[in-house]
Parts: sequence; C-alpha cells; structure tokens
Amino acid sequence: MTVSRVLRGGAGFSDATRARVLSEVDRVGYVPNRIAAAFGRAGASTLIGVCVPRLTSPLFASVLEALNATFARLGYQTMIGVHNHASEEEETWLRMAASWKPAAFVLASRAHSAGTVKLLRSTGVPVAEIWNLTTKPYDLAIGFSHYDNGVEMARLILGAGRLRVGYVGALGGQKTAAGHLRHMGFCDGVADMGGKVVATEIVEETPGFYAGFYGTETMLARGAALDAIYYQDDEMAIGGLAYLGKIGARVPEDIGVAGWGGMEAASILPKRLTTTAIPTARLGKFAAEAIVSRLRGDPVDDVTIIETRLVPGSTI
Amino acid sequence: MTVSRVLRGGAGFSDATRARVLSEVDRVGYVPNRIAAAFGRAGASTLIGVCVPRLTSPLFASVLEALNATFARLGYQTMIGVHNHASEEEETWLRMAASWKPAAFVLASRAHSAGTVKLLRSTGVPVAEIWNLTTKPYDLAIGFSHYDNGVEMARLILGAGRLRVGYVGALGGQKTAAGHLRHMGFCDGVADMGGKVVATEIVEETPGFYAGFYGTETMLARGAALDAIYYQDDEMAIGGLAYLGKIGARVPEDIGVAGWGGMEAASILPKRLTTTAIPTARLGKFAAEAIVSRLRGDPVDDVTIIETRLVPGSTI
DNA sequence: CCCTCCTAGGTTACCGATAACTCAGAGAGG
DNA sequence: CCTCTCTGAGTTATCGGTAACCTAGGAGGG
Repeated sequence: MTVSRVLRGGAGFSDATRARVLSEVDRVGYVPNRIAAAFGRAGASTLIGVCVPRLTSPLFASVLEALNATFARLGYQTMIGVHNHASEEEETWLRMAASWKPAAFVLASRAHSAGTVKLLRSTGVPVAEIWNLTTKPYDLAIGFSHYDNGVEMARLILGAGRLRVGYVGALGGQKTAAGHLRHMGFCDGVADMGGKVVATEIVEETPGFYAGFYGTETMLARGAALDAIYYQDDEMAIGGLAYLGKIGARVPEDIGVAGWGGMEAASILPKRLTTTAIPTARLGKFAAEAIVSRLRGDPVDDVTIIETRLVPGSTI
Repeated sequence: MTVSRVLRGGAGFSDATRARVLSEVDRVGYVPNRIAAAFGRAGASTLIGVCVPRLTSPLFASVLEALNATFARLGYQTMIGVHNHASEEEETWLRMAASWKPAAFVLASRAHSAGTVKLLRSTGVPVAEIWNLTTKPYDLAIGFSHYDNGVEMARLILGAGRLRVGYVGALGGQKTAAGHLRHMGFCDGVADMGGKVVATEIVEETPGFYAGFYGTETMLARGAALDAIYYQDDEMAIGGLAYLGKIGARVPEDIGVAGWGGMEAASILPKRLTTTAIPTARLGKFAAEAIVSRLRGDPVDDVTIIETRLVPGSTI
C-alpha cells in the first residue's frame, strides 16, 4: 500500500519512506501492472479506444497522431480500431474494445449503428465524436460541418462567376463518409447561388490521386462544358489537375479546380490550390484534452466547433 | 467455469449446456472482461504493442493498417506508440506499454536503446522488429535492407550512364532513420560503379513534398552539374520534379530523378517515377501473422526478407 | 455386483493494485 | 498523567476469468 501511495503521489507517508520506496523501485526495476490497476477499479483504466475510418488517409493519420501524442502526454494509452466507413465494422470493433474496459472512446464516423449506441450506453464511459459535427451528439462532439464546407466552397466558386460546375468524388466502398455531406452541401450551395451542377462523377476507387485523375477523365469524356470542378479532397484535385494538364486545359483560365483538406501534397503545385484547410492536429489535440477533462470531472463544452478555413488559392 | 469453457471453445460440457450458456449470454448481453482474463494469466493477453516512427508517413500508415487489420482478424488488439525516430521516446513508450503486459511487441525502428533491450528481455514476450533488417535481430525480424535499396538504385542510375549524381534527403529531426541507410548504400553503390556523388542536400524539414522541392532548389543553387538526383522518398522526388519543372529542366533528358517507396502520389505524374516499390501491406500482414504464429507456438523463421522491387520507370 | 474409468460440471485459489479499514505511536492539550 | 487527535503505515477484501483440482453419477468390463 505504501508503494502504491508513493507512486501515485498520494499522502500518508513520510519523506524518508518515500525516498526508500523510490530507491527500491529503481533497484528492482518495479513496473506497476496497469492491467491489475484497471481490473481492481474500473475507473482506474488509462486506456482510450479510438476508432477511425482509415489509417492511410493523410487527414485521419494526422488527427490520430495528435490524439495519440496528447493522450500519451496526459498518461493515457491508445487502442486503435479501423472501421472502413462501415458502421458494422465500428460496432464489431467497439464490442471487442469494450471488453478492455477503456476509460473513454473517441469515434470518427458519420453515424453509428443502433447496437453501437446501445453498447456505448451500457459502458457509461465518456465518448468523443470527432470529425463531423452531428446534430445530436452522444456525449462530446468535436469537429465541423462538412455540409457547410461544401456550401462555402460552392459560394466561392459561384461567386467567381463559374456557374456550370462539376463534382468528382470517390466512394471508397461507402457513401456514408463525410465526403458525401460535402457533396450535398456543395449541390445545395450551387443551387442557392443560381448555378448548376452539370456533371457528377463518383468513382468506386479509394479516394486518392489516381481516383481524381481517373474520375476527371471519365467525367470530361461525357462531354459536359464546365467552369469548375470541386473534388472530394485535395489528393483527388491534384490528380484532376494532372489530367487537366495532360489534355492541355489551362487552370484557372479554362477551368477552375477546388479541393478539400489543405493537404501537404498540394504544396508542390505551381499554383496554390483552392481548398478548405482543416486543422487536423488541433482537432486531435483538442479532442484528447476534452476527453481527459471530462474524465477528471472538469467542465467541458458538449459541442466544440473546430474552425476550418477556406483557402481562395489561385485555381479558381 | 462452464460459461468460460463454452465461450473459449474448450471441452467438458454437453451440447444442451452449451446452447443454454449461449442463449443466456445473448439474453443478458454478457461481454467477457478481457482485463480480468489478461490479469488472471499473463499469457492470456490479446494486446499487442506496436511502435512506429510516425503515423503520418504514408508507408508506415500502410504497414500499421495491415498490422492492425491482421491482428484484429486473429483476435488481437493493437496499442500504438509513436517514437519520432528517437530511441528515448521508444523506450519511454515501451516502459508504459510493458505495464499493460501485452502478448507481444512490434517495433519499427532502426536501433533500440540499451534500456529498451533490457526491458524487452525482462518482459520475455515475442518481439517483431520490422522495416529495416538488423544484422542481429532480437527475436523476429521482418523487413528488407535499406542499405541494399540504396546500392541497387545507385547501380540502376549509374548503369544508365549517369555518373554525376546528387542526393536529397530530410532529417525530420533524426538521422537514425532508415533513409540514412539508403543514403549510405547509395553513396557506396555510386563509388563502386565509378561515379561520384557531386552534391548532397539533407534538409532539416520533415520528409515530404515541400522538403523535396526546397532541397532541390537549395542543392541546385550551389551550382553543381548533375546527371541525376536520388531522393529519400517518392514524395520528396515529386517535390523535386515540381521544382525541376518550374526551372524548365527536362526529365529525364536534362536530369534523372529517382525516389523510393512506390507511393501512390507518384501515380499522377506524367512519367512513371523511377523508384523502389515497398510492399508495405504485405510486410504488415506477414509481421502480424509471424507474431501470432510465435504466440501459438508454431514454428516461425527468425528473419524474413520482404522483397522490394526496383521500378525502372521513365525518369532515369 | 463391484470396481474402474470417463464425463459433465462445480469449487477453490490466484493474479496485483487499491479502497476502506485498522492500528501503533507521537504529540498536544487539559 | 491521562485522553484525544493526528500521522504514518499495515491489513483485508475485492475486482472477473480461469488453471487446477474435485465430485457425482453413469457406463462398461470382469
């Protein structure tokens, strides 16, 4: 008990005892068993379950890196899950993760299955929903509105006098992803501004450079005359720019291009890409800090909007 | 005990009892407590500690995704750590992770501190060292030789008659990373082939598109005449190509370019990038399966070479 | 009919940290 | 000098799963 008290920084021991404990701990190389600690009292777990759609998306990787770094700094460990934009996979992972009795969950997904919500409720631990702001958060929500991002980009493009626009997205297996929300916001925004979404191409591929290249090729092959193309993300926009360059279309003179995400890949383009910058590291750090605050009983806002930034660039 | 036996698929119960247990488990929504299981017997843990240099590098993200997916499929959970190419950070993480008594560790780093090795030894669990093949693996090693990758690319470039070459890398904070090994292999390979590394530029930035762009600019500003440039990775090579395009240098006529990694970003280039393709998903899957085999007591090779593939491309 | 073996299922003890309780001794106050 | 309080430190019980052990009863063989 004295060792436990000393190591956890409590009270009830003298300075001499404290020193003796620390030296002995050092001598024998004692490492507290966190499994036992988490087992004894459920609230003592320092494990956090984090479930994201993919690890290979630059933006999610960045969010995860910030989450993990912040949790580690605050003394928590991250257990990861990947749900591939499928709510059943999220539920499967959650069932598994719940059996580890983590202190909290961080979920990045647009919607949860009924089973997921029931499971979360039965665990009773704090939950942070990140990435897309849901209308009715389960517990904590940290993110922004993808729909609004789409609307804002529509305003920027249409405001520049480009009325006949196209959209290129990628399913990557699922249409439940946040990109779909941006697409809907974009369409509504275009309609509001008196423009028209002349062409839409949603390829089956995983979002990425190639999907953007290929999607642009397919869409333009159908022969629509376009003033601008909005892409699901920057990587796709860069792929699209590569195709446009190949066919000799001048950007932004002949056609405008806009992406989303503010990804580093765009930094090498000769022109600055018109996009929406997402402060992924800030989002991850904030979400981790919010969860820890909640665990410590400190007051936390239920909903936190992470401000995204429309980057006008020079491709529109 | 009967419930435990049924759920873990053992013997010692009748079919009728089994059915009754399963229906009752379903009725009350019983979820086994893995913390308790891992606590009761140390060997029963299904937690795997995985430590990688970064989460935001496309290649490591891909390896991690494959590791995590394979472990999940085989009933294991992944606890992640990030060491930023610093062996002290790896040791700090390992000390923390060891207190969770994981079943095994997967480490992606070029070298471990003495404290790390001592800690690993004291835990006694299987360890897979991935990414770079060490000369003397601690337990299991799965990867390839970055040094040889550098030598091979030197042979390809010099074999194409390009004798005056440059190298552009990025420290990203640490020179202990595998990129440093490729650099050394490249230099040795160039010397063997009778060429000369005329210019070397190692920028302080994190490896990426911008580091490649900026590194190329800096290196060329020093005025060396070059036949080809070898980049630390494909993203840097793409950044370099962007700079070369900006100054009007033709590739490969005026100067050759080679990258490393076989990254998806290169798929949009008008020419196919000369590079070395790394089967990251295969590496991650294989490493996870090897660790699980070892945990199950099945025979496993201590050292597994994952074959990388030199992609001649058309930029040399 | 008895002995042995087998099977289905139950009982006990254990893992390590820690909440809650107990206790010894020192010091203070009357 | 006695009691009361406070402090440092020890003791007990607990969390849930499971290895190891135990037991009742049935089957089968001699």
